[in-house]
Amino acid sequence: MAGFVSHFTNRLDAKGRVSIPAPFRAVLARDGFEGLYCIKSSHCSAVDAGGNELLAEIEKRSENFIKLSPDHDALAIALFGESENPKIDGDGRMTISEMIRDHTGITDQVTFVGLKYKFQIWEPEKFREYSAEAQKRALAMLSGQAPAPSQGEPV
Amino acid sequence: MAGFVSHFTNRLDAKGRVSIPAPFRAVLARDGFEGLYCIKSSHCSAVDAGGNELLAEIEKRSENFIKLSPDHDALAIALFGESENPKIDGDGRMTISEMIRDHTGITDQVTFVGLKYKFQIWEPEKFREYSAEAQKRALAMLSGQAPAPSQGEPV
DNA sequence: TGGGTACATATGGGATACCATGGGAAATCA
DNA sequence: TGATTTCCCATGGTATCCCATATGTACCCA
Repeated sequence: MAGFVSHFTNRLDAKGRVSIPAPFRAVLARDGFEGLYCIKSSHCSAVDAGGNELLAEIEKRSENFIKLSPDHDALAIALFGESENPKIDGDGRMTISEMIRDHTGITDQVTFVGLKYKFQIWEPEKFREYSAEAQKRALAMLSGQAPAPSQGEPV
Repeated sequence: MAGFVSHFTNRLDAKGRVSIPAPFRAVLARDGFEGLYCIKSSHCSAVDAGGNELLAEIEKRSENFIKLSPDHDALAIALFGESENPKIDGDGRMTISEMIRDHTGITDQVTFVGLKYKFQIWEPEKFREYSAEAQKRALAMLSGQAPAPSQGEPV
């Protein structure tokens, strides 16, 4: 019901593992997905993660294209070929893969950010910067002024 | 449940064998297909591979043509005559055939790419190039802009 | 209200299982 | 019978499982 909310920062151990925040684990458990579904965010240096709800959202995008067509293949490679399915161990931890490390710049700490139907995996400092920027944009939008695009697409 | 997701690169041994990634093997086992179904991709230098789910998708496409018609025969030759059924040995390996080598340019390494209902077999460097391109096309397609065909026609 | 106990979570580390890979030997084919 | 394929086993590295500990928090009882 609640979805992923709030954010948490945890330490990466020597084996490259990190605890997924307990509240997020609870959401995942209710969602019923085996493990975790992870895909690079196309517009910021974070990785989107979630379960069936996120997967359904992603699958919806490719439904309009005919399978075996060049368009569908390209889309499927971008969506599924470039994503990962990390397992979650008995203690609620996941391992941060090469792909995630490369795309996020994570070294020894990980910030988990809830976005309701999914959550994001960030390098803590990069998240702080992005978050500050997002605040400004949100304020500008709410005050009715013209948005300040600055970077990519909206979240 | 998950289908073929993510991508993996494995080494080809002296006998021309390569390990099929364990997660893909698990999907194939669930699918129940004996061995592997392989067919050249019509629009890129990769080979499509999978089990019953892929086969069903291909058959669906040929249903649009009347059996015994020249069109159907031509299609049947293209789809089934040009395909192969490599076995999977006890250790989860397949041998890369002459056909696959020719069509993909594979020499000593193989990249397996999950596309949900099937996976593709690529020469690693070619995959990197194609994937970067696919990423751009996907963004264009999903943002509702005109797609960038760049290459060929649909199957 | 204060003290203490039980539980949950994050984290560390040893042991084990899995997996990709290499290579020998038997079997198959032409 | 020579070449190729299939089966089987060995090995090293990695990921997974399992248990231990610390820190905190909620709860309970006097």
